Amino acid sequence: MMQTAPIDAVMRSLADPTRRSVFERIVRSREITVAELTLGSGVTQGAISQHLRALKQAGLVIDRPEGRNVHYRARPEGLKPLVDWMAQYDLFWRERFAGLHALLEEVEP
Amino acid sequence: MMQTAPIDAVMRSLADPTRRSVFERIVRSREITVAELTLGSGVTQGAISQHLRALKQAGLVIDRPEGRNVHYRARPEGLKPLVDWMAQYDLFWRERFAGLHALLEEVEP
DNA sequence: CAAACACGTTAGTAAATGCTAATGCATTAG
DNA sequence: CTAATGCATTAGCATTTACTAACGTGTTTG
Repeated sequence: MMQTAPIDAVMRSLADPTRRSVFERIVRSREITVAELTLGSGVTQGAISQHLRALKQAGLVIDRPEGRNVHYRARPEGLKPLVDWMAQYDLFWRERFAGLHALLEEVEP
Repeated sequence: MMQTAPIDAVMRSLADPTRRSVFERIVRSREITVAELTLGSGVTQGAISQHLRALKQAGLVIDRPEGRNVHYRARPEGLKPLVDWMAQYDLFWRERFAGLHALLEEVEP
């Protein structure tokens, strides 16, 4: 059943729509509290805390406790496993179709 | 619970280690049959077929029936939702840390 | 001090997921 | 034709998952 690699935690974390939405909101806000994240979401605060734990464990976010609030912010290096994974297959496709490579090029023409 | 977007199917498909391994083997082989995929995996042929259905539905692979065999090959455009998703956040991070952008640059110095 | 607040944690539940074993359906081999 | 092969599909099962409701802990307010 394969061992648990970093790419595993990242993929699994971002696979759930609700959790991915939480991550996206954290990225867009420079910093955001749990209460603020709960407001926009359709779920309870407890659920948000659980998603945050998963994201934190995957290395995608970090928290900064301040008084009785906890501010979360994104951790860009957290996406490195995903970038590396895609880059690995970029190699294969570049040789064959220049497919993914072309897609990556679109990011910055 | 958010509507089902293309990024959803892609992320969900690649989240499972076994299924991601199947996808990786399809990419590395230009074409590969279900029987060949079954051999390397630790699961039954039925399980492989189920994973292939998920990958196909996500647009990540296509099949080419030939006699009583079915050859699978990767579909590079299938990863576009993932590339787009990352590019979207590349924008934010480039402004703030130049983090993900730097990572993407590593792909082709 | 007590009450309110922000957040994490837990038990319990319904639903989704990945798997096996078995079956069915074409296609090829003998 | 009959047997065997390659693959998809299905039912059933065990596990995981995302959620709510409730509670616990630490911090601020009055």
